[in-house]
Amino acid sequence: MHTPIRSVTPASANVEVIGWIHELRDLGGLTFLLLRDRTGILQVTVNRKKAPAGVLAALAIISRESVVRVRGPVKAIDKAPGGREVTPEVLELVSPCATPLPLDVVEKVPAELDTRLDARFLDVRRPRVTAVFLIRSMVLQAVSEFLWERDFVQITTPKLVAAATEGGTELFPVAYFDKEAFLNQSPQLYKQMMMAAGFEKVFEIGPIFRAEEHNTTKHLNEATSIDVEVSFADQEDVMRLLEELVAAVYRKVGETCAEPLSWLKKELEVPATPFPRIPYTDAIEIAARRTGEPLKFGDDFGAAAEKALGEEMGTHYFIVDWPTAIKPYYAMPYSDRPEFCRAFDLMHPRMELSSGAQRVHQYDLLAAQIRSKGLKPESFEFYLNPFRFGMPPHAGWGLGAERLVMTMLDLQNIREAVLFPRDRHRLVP
RNA sequence: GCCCAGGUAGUGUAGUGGCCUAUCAUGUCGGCCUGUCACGCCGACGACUCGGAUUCGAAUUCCGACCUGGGCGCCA
Repeated sequence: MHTPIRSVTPASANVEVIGWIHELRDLGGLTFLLLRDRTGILQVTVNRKKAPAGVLAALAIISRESVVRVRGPVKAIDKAPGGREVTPEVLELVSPCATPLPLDVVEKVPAELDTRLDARFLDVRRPRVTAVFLIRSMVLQAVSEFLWERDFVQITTPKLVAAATEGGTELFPVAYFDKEAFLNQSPQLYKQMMMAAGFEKVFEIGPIFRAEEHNTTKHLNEATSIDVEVSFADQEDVMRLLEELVAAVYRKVGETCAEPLSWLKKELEVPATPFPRIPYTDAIEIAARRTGEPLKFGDDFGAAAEKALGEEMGTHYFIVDWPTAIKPYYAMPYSDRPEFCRAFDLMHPRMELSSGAQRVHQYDLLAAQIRSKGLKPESFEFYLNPFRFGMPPHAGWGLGAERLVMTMLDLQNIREAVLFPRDRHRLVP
């Protein structure tokens, strides 16, 4: 059984390690071989005069990024990386690596994102890229744990759906036997239906699809959405849940991902809660003042406005009390001022992370709001019908997993937070 | 979709009409080297996105196509 490289210490006696040849430094009588697995890098030192013939034979044929197996005693050596090195008694080429490499795994020369994505499997071998995905994995684990601890039920909802019902974005049409179908833009309608099913607290982590032809560093055509819906809750309840979740995820990553964070040279700061709440009307004023743009009530925030607000706030913050007119039909208007609704966006200084709301749970009001958006209630009766049979008041949000990781790690392009991003021009690999 | 900037060895780059038989680094291959850690040294290999045009001469100028990056819009 082989030992993860992280666990090889100067106190280890005899170890077997398997990994990729990260670097080879042949000094003549002495060869240093850096072996890498996903947990770290280990120096293997071959002394030409003392090494067994089998080791020398293997050394002659191995090249960078080949997979090799090494067995031998561990020595504490101050001069070696990590203070330890292995002197191999066995060195075996397990799987050879072709040359030339499509990109430089040791990052002596950089590679452009496009080159990296074309050879993603190799790109991800680089510790700084491995780190992003180890952390992403922990983010999703931390989200699940946080929600499970609070009695949430994890659900999975269809990604193939019958109609473009939610509005606001373009959908991908797909052939579904003899019917027209679409890839779902979000689990919104289904998670609301689960409120009628009596689950009270549900969450889903899953893919969402948007057919927008955007070309930016923060949009994807396939993204991962963390969706939550809670019965007997209002928008304030789920905002508290959301800010606590974000802080908990940062805390968990900070506690458990010290090594990947160090590869990224990233010091995580847990954002202070509660996050500031800023009403939409104030946000418009601030953005208008700081950008000089003539923003008015009913406008959405463009890139410049979003940036200006981020600079003003300097931390995570909520924009609350949005105009009903620019939020989806399922957002609950305030009864005493129906031009505003109980919707919020969670913002990071760089971009929007999440949007949510208390939902409309009254059938008649929901049907009316659907009509007022120019949609036909008849065309998605499957969603509306549950509202006639004891739908509890509820609230929820959707949080972009890639954006959460991207802002946490200061990634410049959202594609860095996805193994195989789907964007306007990329469908392969 | 709009605007801007680009496309040169496997990778990342230099180059602005002849001095390009194209720079540098990294890499690969060969040689030397017993403590490297971006090892060092010597030698070799390897590229101008495609199609037209201008010109005595084009990597370099012009037109078109394709591709990429960034910004904006749309969107979350």
